[in-house]
Amino acid sequence: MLKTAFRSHSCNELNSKNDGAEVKLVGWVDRRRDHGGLIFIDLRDRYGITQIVTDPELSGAAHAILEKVRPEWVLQIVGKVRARPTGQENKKMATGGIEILVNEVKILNEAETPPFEISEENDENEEIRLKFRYLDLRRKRMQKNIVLRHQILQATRKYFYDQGFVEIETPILIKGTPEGAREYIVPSRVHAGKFYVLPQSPQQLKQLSMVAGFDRYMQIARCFRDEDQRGDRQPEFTQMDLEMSFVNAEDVMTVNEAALISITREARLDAKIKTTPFPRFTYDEAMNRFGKDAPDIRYELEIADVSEECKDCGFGIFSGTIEKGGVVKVLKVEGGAKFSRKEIEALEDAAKIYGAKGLAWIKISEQLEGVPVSKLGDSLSKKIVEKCGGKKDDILLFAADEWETACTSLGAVRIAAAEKLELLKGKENEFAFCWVTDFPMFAKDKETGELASMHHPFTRPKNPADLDSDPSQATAEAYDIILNGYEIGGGSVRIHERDLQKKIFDILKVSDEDAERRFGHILRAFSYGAPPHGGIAWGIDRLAMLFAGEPNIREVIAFPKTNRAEDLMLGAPDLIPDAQLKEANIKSLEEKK
RNA sequence: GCGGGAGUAGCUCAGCUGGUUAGAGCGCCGCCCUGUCACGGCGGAGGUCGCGGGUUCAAGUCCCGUCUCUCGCGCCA
Repeated sequence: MLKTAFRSHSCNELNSKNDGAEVKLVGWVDRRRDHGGLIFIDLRDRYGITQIVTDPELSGAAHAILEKVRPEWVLQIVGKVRARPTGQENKKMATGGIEILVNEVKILNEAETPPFEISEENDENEEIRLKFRYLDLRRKRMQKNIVLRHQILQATRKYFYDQGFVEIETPILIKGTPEGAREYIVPSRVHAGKFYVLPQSPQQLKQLSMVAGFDRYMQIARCFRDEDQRGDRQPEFTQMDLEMSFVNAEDVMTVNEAALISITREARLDAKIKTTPFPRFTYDEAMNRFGKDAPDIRYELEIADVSEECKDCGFGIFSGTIEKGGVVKVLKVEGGAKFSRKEIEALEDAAKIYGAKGLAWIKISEQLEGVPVSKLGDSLSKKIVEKCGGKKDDILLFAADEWETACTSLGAVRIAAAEKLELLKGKENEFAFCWVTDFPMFAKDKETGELASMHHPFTRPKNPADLDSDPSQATAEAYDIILNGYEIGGGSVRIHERDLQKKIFDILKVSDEDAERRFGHILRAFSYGAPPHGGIAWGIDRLAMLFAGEPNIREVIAFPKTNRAEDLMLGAPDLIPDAQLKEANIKSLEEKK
């Protein structure tokens, strides 16, 4: 398969069975060891490394050329496979039993000294890796990651194709939908002053594909969001986007769970999937127990609620918070009594990032220690310890605040404590999936107090009657799929009835006119016999990151952007010539002045 | 928009409470070396200490501003 005019074999396939064979190899110089008399070259291609050797007496011309070559030069060599002398085999290499005695060398290209070593990773600054990404990608780690990503894509497509899903390519130049993520915009040349936007997700188009009767759609889709970056967020990213007709939430989850199990096993042969079927938590449960709507359940650490116990306690911080409608939550950390003051402060800092004002604690040693003990009194302290199942050597960490803040800050403490205690050590191949369901339909805007869709405005309420009583309490027929503490996907059953959709718009204070302008296409479509439908989308980048065991998604994206959404290799974004701006009906900076 | 970390040789870093000529490892260049595989030995080149300003007799080191990378918060229907 690999045989071309340039080569007979890859750099990873020759072994002692090929002893004596005449071969032609191509590759990059990975390392060169010049012994004066002998020169060894590690020739590298995508597949592996083969040692090349010259003997000046047997091939003087080739030897003279190899004296000149340097790392990253591209060579073609012709030579004979021979077993290495006894005792000189390299067991760490697939090809370590043999070497190629060179007859002929052709330099296919020379190379400048690269800005960093390819054969060795020194944890370079990201800036230089990104600027020379094509060199960074030559490295083993990156080659492995990119191929792994390819395998995930292939396994995903194959799985869904086999289940009768149709891949439909939806357009990239589409219409904007204000609300939600900020969109990248593209000026129209033909329509002066008008803009396309790039899809944040093919959401509406896949729903329209259901109206079109395709029944089972999937697409590996590129999506764009003009928002600030994170380690797990890039301005453009890849989704496995899926939609099905005539299904309920259970149907969508069933298909996806089976798919994820299958793909996990293909992507990671050593994968241990922690629990099947995947555990399910409601949003409230996930927040209350783990302090996060994307809980990492590879370790136990759980949060308890002691608001009831602390209602009329003598500790003002606790009772006062409860009076104001807040809660008192407590995280028990087994073996945490040994934490030093400094270590507890580090946990407190984690809590403060999420708005906690502080972190009270009770250590369980021979006696109970900590500020709350004296304030709460002996019997109440003991009662709380008992409620959390606290034993000797544990620590209880308290957050008293409004519900969400108390949950999320202890959620952060939970993660920090797990790291401190190295609870994930030895679990590198463990994959803990879970579903989180029953999200609220709406979230209150912190400033205006108005309701906004938590997921998106096409999400179906579990019980439509709730919309008439108290919409803020309505629960969505939505589900997120979580892996090792990351949201790797989310979806919902959609609204397919015009009237119900209108009701949602009313709650969101979207006027008829507005709805028509922004969503007219989809409302119209729904009036022509839209089937009940629902779907999901997975973040392929995050999935690949987790399967690769990488700390951020840039490591599994061939050409990623920086935190400031720049491509340092290409130099994008960039200025464009005024003439081009004019054509796009955009004023240049000069004109604007 | 906000908070944390980082920026010194091509790369990774050290450089203390400000003090003479800014160091190390790797890489690079030259010479030597026939069994290495992170080869080895000897020698050498290489610096706008991110950038701008300030304090000082004196700044890599202190102060102010700014840029870049990164982690996180806000944001991400």
